[in-house]
Amino acid sequence: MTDPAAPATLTRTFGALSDPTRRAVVRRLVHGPLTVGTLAAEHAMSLPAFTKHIGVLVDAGLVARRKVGRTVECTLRPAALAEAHAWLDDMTAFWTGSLDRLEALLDDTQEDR
Amino acid sequence: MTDPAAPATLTRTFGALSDPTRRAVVRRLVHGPLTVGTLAAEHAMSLPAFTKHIGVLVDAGLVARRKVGRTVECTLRPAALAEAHAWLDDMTAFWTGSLDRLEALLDDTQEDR
DNA sequence: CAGACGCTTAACTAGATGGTTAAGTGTTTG
DNA sequence: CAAACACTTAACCATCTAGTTAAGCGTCTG
Repeated sequence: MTDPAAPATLTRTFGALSDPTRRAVVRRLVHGPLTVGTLAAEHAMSLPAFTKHIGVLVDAGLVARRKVGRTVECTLRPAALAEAHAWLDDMTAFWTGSLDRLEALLDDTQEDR
Repeated sequence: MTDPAAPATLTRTFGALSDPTRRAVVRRLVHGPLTVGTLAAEHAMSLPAFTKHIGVLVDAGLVARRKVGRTVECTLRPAALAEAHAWLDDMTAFWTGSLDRLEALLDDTQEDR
């Protein structure tokens, strides 16, 4: 229900989060938008390498890029993050008590395909 | 606090979850332990390919393998799943209201490295 | 105890990922 | 308006990933 088109969304979201650099960017952007340059300054790699990481986050729908003058502002997009969170929520719900909701959800939800 | 040794744990957990086959296995195991053969029967790939997926889940600490006779029983291990869930919880906490806890956590937690 | 069963390991391949340097594009500033 | 700035794109390379088939290894069963 997050987005009408949710085919391989979780795959790309979890894939994007499976890298420490990208998780650091997400964590950093929780405080608010920052430019690519500002974010890049905190990571020991070339600009092009960092740009690619941002690209992965953008492709996964986790970050939005917006040109501001000659800088590029990155903003966190909560939707994709929330979707991944919801998936894990359903899995962990089993141990945290609300089993019924879990079962119901698992029985008629197919997830990908 | 999930596990004493948590270096690149999130990287491997999210990496393991970034594959539809592996997510399907996790979802399936929520109901309880199953053998490799039973799980594999639901996926259109060779046994060795599937065994490798199980291996990835085991390496990430998401699944435990246990030999039972000539079959192998797979059990879901909630700890790693809970850790990933907690990370996303902290990120999404920002939009769900409990900002203070988030800020406090982000300021002195370093995550990986 | 020979052979089927259940799974894993080995060896290989195609394509994705994560990094590099060099060159290109658009925006500001001296 | 030339030069510096802030990225991005292109081309390349090493390593990882996800699949394949073939062979191996322990466990049951006729």
